Amino acid sequence: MNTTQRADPQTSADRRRRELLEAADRVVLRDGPHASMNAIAAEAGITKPILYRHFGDKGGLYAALAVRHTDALLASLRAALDAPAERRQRVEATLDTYLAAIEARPQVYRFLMHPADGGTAPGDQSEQGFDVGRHSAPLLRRMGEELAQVIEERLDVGPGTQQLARVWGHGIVGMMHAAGDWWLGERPCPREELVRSLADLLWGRLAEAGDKAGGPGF
Amino acid sequence: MNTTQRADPQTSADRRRRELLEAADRVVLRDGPHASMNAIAAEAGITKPILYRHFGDKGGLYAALAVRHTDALLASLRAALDAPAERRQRVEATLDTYLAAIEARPQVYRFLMHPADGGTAPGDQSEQGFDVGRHSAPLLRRMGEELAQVIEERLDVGPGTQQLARVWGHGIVGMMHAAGDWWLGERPCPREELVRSLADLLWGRLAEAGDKAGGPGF
DNA sequence: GACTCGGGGTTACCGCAAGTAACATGCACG
DNA sequence: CGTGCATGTTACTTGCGGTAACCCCGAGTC
Repeated sequence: MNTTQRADPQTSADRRRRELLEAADRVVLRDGPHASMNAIAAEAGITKPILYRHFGDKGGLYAALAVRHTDALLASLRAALDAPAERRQRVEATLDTYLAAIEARPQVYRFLMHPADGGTAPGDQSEQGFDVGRHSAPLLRRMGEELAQVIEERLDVGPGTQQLARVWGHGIVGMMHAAGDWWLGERPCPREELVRSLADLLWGRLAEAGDKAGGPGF
Repeated sequence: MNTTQRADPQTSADRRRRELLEAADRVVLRDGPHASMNAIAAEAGITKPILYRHFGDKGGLYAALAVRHTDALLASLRAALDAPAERRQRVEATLDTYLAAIEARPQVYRFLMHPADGGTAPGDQSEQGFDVGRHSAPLLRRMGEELAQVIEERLDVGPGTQQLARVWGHGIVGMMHAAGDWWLGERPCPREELVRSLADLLWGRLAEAGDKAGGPGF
């Protein structure tokens, strides 16, 4: 270890990396996900090649950015999920936490939801074009897995619980995401109402509801 | 009207437009959503400016492409939604139709799920950067609205039905989407099982399930 | 027949962003 | 001193979206 003026390169590089991420964050949040590497470099007071040395390519930088925000959001979701209360209460709290987050910082949300887009590099010929479905943003996947784990740990639905938990985890997250996205765009109702409606859906109110008179029933 | 050799320009332009869309479809399905305008033009046997004359810009072309596929998928979903059967049956049929579609043609699916991305043109200064949430692919929105309408028409859940229907419509579509995306990537189970699990979720099995012994409950 | 007119087409270009050499500088260590 | 290494820069290449300017040819008109 070097204790003179020159800090050891590991720590120094890490600090620099964090600074660069801060700058990138500012730019991306200001200009949207299409911010250019030049712009980010300028904001950080340096030039492009340094960014590339640190993050490889644009995808790398964005991935690093996404991890930061994703971690933060996941942490608060976990807190809501772990609160000591009735199940329904906790589900509502989790929904509300997520919605409050995307409401408070839609730019972050929009950035995080951008699909990875870095799967197939130019000139890939191992697979013809792209075959897999894997399209969703990493955030959605991570939230889905996280929720799946919580469900599996705490719920007992007989045999096949594990499988069911994963399906439900991803399904619920998707429900939350799509409804939230729509709500954020149209703002048709206050947040609590949305939360209640979604929880009602999960509580089977759709299945129980009566048919409207006259129609063939739903 | 001109009945000589020269067809009237309207019809002719429409035919040409369809041909161009066919070509674009082939390329996009082969190369992914990043297919270049040059490549598409080449596939159609012409050059770029013609594409721009017909579709304005890349977004226009992609929108036209998306509308075609979206219409097709929506039509088959509507059929499943309208089949004469029990509610649960119909829900399962609809889920299965969607999943079968994305399973059969993941490239189309992936293309359709790409967010519009054309909202904020370069140089937009009416809003600072981007504020709204509106991120999801048009397909998701349209499916959500469609389902919402069906729910509202056929279900009676007392006052506020309309609002509830829209929330549920978008929520259910999102659930279907996220679960389908995950399933398509990992293939952890056969399709019918996924369908059953999702329907179970909508039928409130999560809410009814018992806590696992020992934990604080979920 | 000469002359314009308009649709379909092309070449050649602009601007811009990602990514990459290749070169320059400062600081520690032998 | 010279070597190594991290840090930084300028200047370039490549590829894409988008456009301007020109071209060709069949049709109608005088």
